[in-house]
Amino acid sequence: MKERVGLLKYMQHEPAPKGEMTSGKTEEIEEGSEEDDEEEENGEEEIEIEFEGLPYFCPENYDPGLVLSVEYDGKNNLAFARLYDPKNKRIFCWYDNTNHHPYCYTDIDEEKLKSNKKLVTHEGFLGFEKIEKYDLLSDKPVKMTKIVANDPLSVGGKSNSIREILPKAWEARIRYHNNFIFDKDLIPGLFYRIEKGNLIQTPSQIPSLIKKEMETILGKEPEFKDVLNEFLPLFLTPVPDIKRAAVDIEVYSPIRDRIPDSTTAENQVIAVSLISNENESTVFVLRRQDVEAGDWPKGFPEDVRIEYFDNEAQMLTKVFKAMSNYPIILTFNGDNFDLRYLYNRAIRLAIKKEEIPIILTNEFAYMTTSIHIDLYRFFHNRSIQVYAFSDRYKEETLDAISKAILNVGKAKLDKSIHELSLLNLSYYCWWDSYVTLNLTQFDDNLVMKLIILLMRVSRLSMEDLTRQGVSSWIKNLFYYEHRRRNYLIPIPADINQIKGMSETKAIIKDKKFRGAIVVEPEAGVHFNVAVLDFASLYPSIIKEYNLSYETVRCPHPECRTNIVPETKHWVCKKRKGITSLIIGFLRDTRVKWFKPKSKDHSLKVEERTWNSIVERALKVYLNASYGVFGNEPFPFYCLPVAESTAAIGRYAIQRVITKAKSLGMNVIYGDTDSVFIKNPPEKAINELINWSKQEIRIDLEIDSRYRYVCLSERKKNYLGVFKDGSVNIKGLTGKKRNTPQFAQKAFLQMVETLSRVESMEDFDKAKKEIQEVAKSCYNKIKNKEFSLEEFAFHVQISKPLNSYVKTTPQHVKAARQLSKNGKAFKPGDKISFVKVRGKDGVRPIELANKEDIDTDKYKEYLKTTFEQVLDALGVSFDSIVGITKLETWI
DNA sequence: GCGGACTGCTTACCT
DNA sequence: ACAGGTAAGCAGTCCGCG
Repeated sequence: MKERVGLLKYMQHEPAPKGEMTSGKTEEIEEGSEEDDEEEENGEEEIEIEFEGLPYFCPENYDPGLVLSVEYDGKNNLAFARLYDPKNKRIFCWYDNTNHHPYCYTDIDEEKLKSNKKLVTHEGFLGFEKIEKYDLLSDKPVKMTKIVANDPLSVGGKSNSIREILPKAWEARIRYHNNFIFDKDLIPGLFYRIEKGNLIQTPSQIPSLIKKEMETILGKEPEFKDVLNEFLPLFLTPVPDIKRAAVDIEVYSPIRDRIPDSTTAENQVIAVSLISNENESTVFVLRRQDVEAGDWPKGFPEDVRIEYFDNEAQMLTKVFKAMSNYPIILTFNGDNFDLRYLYNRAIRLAIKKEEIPIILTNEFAYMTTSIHIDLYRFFHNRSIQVYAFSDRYKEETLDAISKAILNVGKAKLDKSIHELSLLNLSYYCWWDSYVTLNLTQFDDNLVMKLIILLMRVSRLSMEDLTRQGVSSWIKNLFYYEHRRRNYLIPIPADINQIKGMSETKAIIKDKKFRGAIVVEPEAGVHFNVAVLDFASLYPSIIKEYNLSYETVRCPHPECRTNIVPETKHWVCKKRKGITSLIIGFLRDTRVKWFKPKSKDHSLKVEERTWNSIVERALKVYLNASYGVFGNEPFPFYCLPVAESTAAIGRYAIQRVITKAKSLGMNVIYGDTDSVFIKNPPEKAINELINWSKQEIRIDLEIDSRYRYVCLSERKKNYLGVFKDGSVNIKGLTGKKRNTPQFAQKAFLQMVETLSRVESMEDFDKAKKEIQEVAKSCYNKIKNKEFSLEEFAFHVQISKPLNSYVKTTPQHVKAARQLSKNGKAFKPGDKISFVKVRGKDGVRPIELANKEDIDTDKYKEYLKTTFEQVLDALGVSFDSIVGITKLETWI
C-alpha cells in the first residue's frame, strides 16, 4: 500500500463527463445495509445515492440556471449539480472541478495519526490537513486534524469506514452532497451559471430601496446585519415557473380493493398518464383483448392525446422517453408505488436497465433524467399540513387534499379498473395526473415557490427537501451556519454529556420536561372578551433570552447567576447563541417585514402573494424551532434548551396574568401564550402591552375581541362569537372529525343559533331554539331516522392492524371484522363504524344494519356534544330535552 | 361471578 | 422522527361483595 501521509497531494480524477451522454448505468443501491441495525448516534442513516454516469448535458459555458439538486456521482466519484435552464426549459449539469473531497475531523494530531496503520492504509484515505475551528461548547478555538478521503463511503457508511476507525470523529455523519453544498456556498434554489467550466453564482437583482428599508427595519440589532445580507437573495430572488409533468399509472388488477404489489410488479401496466404544465397531455394505453375503446368520456378534455400500444414493453420504453423530457416529474406516492412499479415491471419485461431512467432505494424513487417530487411525501409533512396549509386537509390522500385545496372531487369508479373501456380508463388515469400537477399550480404556483424557498433556507436539494421533515431542514440550516462561521459542528453525545438532563417534571407521564400552563377556565358566558397573546412566543423567547445549545449552561462561571425560572439552568451573558441568532433573525424578518408586507394593499398582488409565501415558509421553521431541541434524533438535541424555553414561557404568561390582575382585570382563561380578559378597560390593555414589552421583552398583542365567549369547565374547549357574528370553536366534540354527522349537524345548528345572540336577554330565545334542535335530534335517534352514514364514527388507524396488542379499540374491532372479508388496511386509513347492541358493540358501516344500532349510546353521545356548550349556559341537557329523572338514559 | 373504581391505551384536539 | 397539555371513550384489571 502506497504511503500517502503528509502534505496532501490529492488524486487526479478522470475528466468529468462532457456533452450528452447516453450510456448511463443505473443500479439498485443497497443502503447502509451493514449498519442499519445500529445507528447509535443521530444523523445520517442513509448513505449517498450513487448516480452513475448519468445521461446529462454538461456544457463548458452556460447561462444562469436554478440549482435544483446537488448529488454524488459514484462512477465518477464527483459531486455534481443539476440546474434548470428557464430559457430552454431543460436540465443542465455541472460536475465538481474544484477537487473537493469527503472528509471528517479528529482531535488527534497528525503525528499520532500517522502511526494509525488502519487509518493510513485505508484504501480511501487521502491525507491530513491541520485545521483550526471554533468550538462553541467550550467557547474556545480548537486545533483539529482534517482527514480527507477519496469517496463518501470511506468516511462513513461501511463497517470499516474511517469514522469507525477513529475513537471520535466530528462531522463524519453529514452526507457528502450536503457537505459539498456548505463548502462551496451553493444555495439550492438560486441561480448559477457555468463559465469556462466553473460554477458561478449569479448576483440577485435586489432593488436597492427594498434592501435599504429592510436594513433599517431589521438592522437595528447589529448582529443581524451579516445574516440579513446572507438571506436577502434567498427571500427576494424570483422563482421561475419550472417545466414539469405529473405521472400516474394504472395496473391491471382483477381483484377489487387490492393494491398491486410494486415489488413483484406481476400485473400489466395498462395505462400511464403524463400531464405537463405546458399543455401537453398524453395517456399511454395498452390495448387488451375484449376491451373496447368506448366513447370519449364526458369531461375528458379533447386535446388529451391517447397513444395506444399492443406491446407493454414498447409502451413503457416510450413512457420513459417521454418522462425524460421533463426537468421535474411529479407523482402522488411515486416513491412507493408508481415509479417503483414502473421500474420493477420494466425489469420483468426485460427492458435494459440503461433504458429505465429510475433509481430505487429502499424508501425512495429517483429519476436519472429529472428531479422526482413525490407530492404525497411533501403534503404528508406535518409542518406543511399544519402551518403552510393551516390544517385545511386532514387526510393525506390525493382525493382529500385536492378536495380541500383545489375544491375538486374525484369521480367514484362504479366498476373495477379492469372493467373500464380504454377511454374511460384513460380518463380515470388522466385525472389523477391532472390533479397532481394542479397541486403545484394553484395560487400562481404556490407549492413550487414554497418548495424553492424552503430549499434556499435549508440549503437542501429539491429531492431531499420534499422528502424530509422540518427537523431535517433546521438541522441542515444550522449545519451550514456553523460551517460558514468556521464553528465545529458538535457531536450530539457531547452536547448531551455537557448539558445534562432536564430538571422539571412533566405533567404527562413519560414526557421529558414540563410544558406550558393552561389556566383553569371560569365556566359561564362572558360578554365583551379581549384575547391578548404573545406574538410567536417560543421563537421570541429563544431570541430575547439567548437560548442555544452552547449558551444554556455555558462554560463561564460568571454567567451562572443568570438563572432560568423554575430551573437551575443558567444562560450565557457573554456570547450570542447561534440558534438564538438564526431563529431570532427569522422571527424578526417574518414579524417585522414579510407578515405586514403580505397584507400591505399598497403593494401589487403578486408582491403581496410572494411576501405571504415567504412569511409562511418562515413560520414553518419558527414553529418547529423549539420542539426540535427536545427531540432526540435532532443532532443539536439539548433538553435544557427546550426546557428553558417552556419555563420562560410559563414565567412570561404567569407574570402577565399577575400584572393584569393588579391592573384590576378579570382573567377568565388562558393557554400557553394567551390570556382571555373580560370587560377590559382600553387603558389597562395598553398598559399591560407596554409593561410586557418593557418587563418581559416579548410583544403582547390583541389577538381578537369576542362579543361573548362560552367557557365550560374544560380546558382547551370553548366557543366564541366575534363582534361580527362569526364563530370560533375550539376542541368541542361537535367539531371533531370523528364525530358522526348527525351530531355534527345538530351541533352546527346550535352554533348558528348562538351566533345570533347579541346580549344576555337573547339567550332565553336561543335556549328555546337549541331545545328544539336537541329534542328533534334525540327523537330521530330514538326512531333511527338517521342513515347508517349519519350514525357512523370515522376513526383513523395509526398503525398496522396486528400491532394493536395492548387493547383493541372499537375502530380496530370494526376493521378486523372487515379484514376477515379480505379487505386490507394500512396506517392512515379511516374506518367508519356504528355502535350496535351485543357482540363487539361495533360494526363497520359496510356490514351494519340499522336495526342493530345502539340508540342509548347515541343518545349519550348527543348529550356530551351539547353539554360542552350548555354547561356554560347553565342549562342541563336532560332538562332541555325534557326527560324526567324516571326516563333516564339507560 | 359481578359491578364499580381505577389505570392505561388510543385518538383527536390546543398552543 | 418538533414539543407538552387536555378531553373523551373504551379496554382491561383489581378488589370487595355476596
